[in-house]
Amino acid sequence: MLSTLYNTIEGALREVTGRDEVFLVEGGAHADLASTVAFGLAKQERKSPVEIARDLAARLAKRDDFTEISVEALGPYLNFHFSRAVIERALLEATLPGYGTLPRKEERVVLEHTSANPNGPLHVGHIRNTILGDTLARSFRKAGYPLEVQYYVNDMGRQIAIVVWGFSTLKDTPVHGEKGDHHVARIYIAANRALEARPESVAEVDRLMQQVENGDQATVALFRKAVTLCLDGFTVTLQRLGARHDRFVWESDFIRNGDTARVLAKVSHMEECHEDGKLWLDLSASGFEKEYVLRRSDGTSVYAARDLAYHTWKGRNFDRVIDVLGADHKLIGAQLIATLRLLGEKTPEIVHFEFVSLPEGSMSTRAGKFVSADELLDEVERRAMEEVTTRRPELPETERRAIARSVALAAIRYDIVRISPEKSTVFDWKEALDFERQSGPYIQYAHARACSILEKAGEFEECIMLENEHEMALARQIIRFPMVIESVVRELKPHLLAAYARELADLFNAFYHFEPVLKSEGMTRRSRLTLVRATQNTLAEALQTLGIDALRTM
RNA sequence: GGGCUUGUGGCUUAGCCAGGAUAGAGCGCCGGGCUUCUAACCCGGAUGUCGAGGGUUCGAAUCCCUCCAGGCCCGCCA
Repeated sequence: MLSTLYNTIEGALREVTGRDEVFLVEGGAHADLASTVAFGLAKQERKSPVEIARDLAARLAKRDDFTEISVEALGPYLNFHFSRAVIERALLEATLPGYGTLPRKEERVVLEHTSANPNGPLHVGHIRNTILGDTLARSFRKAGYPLEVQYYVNDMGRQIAIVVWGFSTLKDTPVHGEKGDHHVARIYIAANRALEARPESVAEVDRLMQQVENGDQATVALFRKAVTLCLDGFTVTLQRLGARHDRFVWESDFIRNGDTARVLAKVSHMEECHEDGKLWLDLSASGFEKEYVLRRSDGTSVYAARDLAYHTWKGRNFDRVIDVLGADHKLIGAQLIATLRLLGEKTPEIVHFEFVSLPEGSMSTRAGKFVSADELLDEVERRAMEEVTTRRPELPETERRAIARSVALAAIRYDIVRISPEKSTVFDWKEALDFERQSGPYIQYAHARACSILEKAGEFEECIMLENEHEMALARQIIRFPMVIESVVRELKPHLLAAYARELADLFNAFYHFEPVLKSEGMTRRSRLTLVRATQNTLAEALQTLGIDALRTM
């Protein structure tokens, strides 16, 4: 609805100015939309931008399609305001379940995220991937796209070979109640230590890798067992994080089904291809000086080759391919894209996120230096439980526990998704345990307050009559929601949604403080209740898209 | 050494791609607000050479160049 108005204004500006680019942007405090096109025209027409803006405003105001839009020139700026009727109509839509869901699209999207190597538990770095990916996934579904979420299981890497070697050669005393992924990490760390002490054993690891690529039954079974043990642990963590994958795609499948061999055969006919024992591509024409090696001289494939097969498959089965990957994959990702382009295959859109480090330095699974997602969840839940118990001692323990779990997840997810991915961060317990402003629980709290009002109000007849600036500001924010969803999937920026939800909570809190709802009367009361319902519904939809529970009480 | 990327009040951060109206927030700090719809809240105040320098432009946090600092990458690992 609002995007229609945007198009109307943009079209009108283009007609009136004869320019393609009319600089139409959000007007902030000044207007609903604003344009700075007068500056550009000033030079061309040799008149002052103020004069031009005044002229344009006068011409635009006369148009038939501007019945619901008012336009004014403020200095050199053109400011557009939507009529109250437009805002009020949009607001009524916002009270309906599913608000913000965009029309169904045909384009099939595949989104890969997390895809951590199964050699130890997910840590606070991996879950940045999970949370960015899952929020994007929820946004795509909200935006009407048929979507499949995939986890790419690196089940034949050197790391896994080391785990398998560790399990078969080291003494393993089981720890009671230990999750599979933590067990695997313990073995992986010990195996690395053992290999450092006995470098001659490295050959045994190499042999395992060759055997698995050749399809040796016993070795394949050992790899599968180790990977499954770790993956089962991941599944539990991912579920706690509220993230769901539709499909786990195993890397080794692309060896077994012949896809890797096929793609290598195709690659070998490329003019960029060189074979001198190893098989590699010269991508210097695409700006990469390093050799892009796809097959070792012993005949085994490398990760890049299997990745090429995986992405070829994705490109042929989906219309849009999106990967969420760590910044360490930037180079290999760019090489992958360059190669797919040369092969004439569809290329993925890659969202890279920068690393999360610890105050004492970067994380390392191999060295055992990491904060696992499980410990983070446990600790934040423990703190949340303390908080809930202080605030709501009267609630039964099971209910407090459930609220604490939701609050903890909200704190963790929001803390991560609010930061744009290109920023490298340092993990900080104090921030992770903060439930105050600019946090997930803060937004949940605004929602719970709205629910509380609505519950006390009982039945009422909806109507909208916006009377003051608090109401208007809140209403304007509510009706932006569908456009925010659209921006998130267009720009692949989930933090836009995080910022939106927080601003909505801010505006609701101000409204809540200054404008009594239940104590007002008549039309004012009904209108404010309608506004509360629209806010509650929009917050609930936004929170759900962020993967955060919209608690009715807390 | 080369490539990519980040640098915004004491701390964390939005805005940068598509230059424009007083650079938005939060934490912390100072002051105020709970017999009133959940104070995980609200209101007011102090704090900014937007890393440094140059350039383009009527106009630069935003575009270009140089430099400085942090992160990541540069393997027949994944």
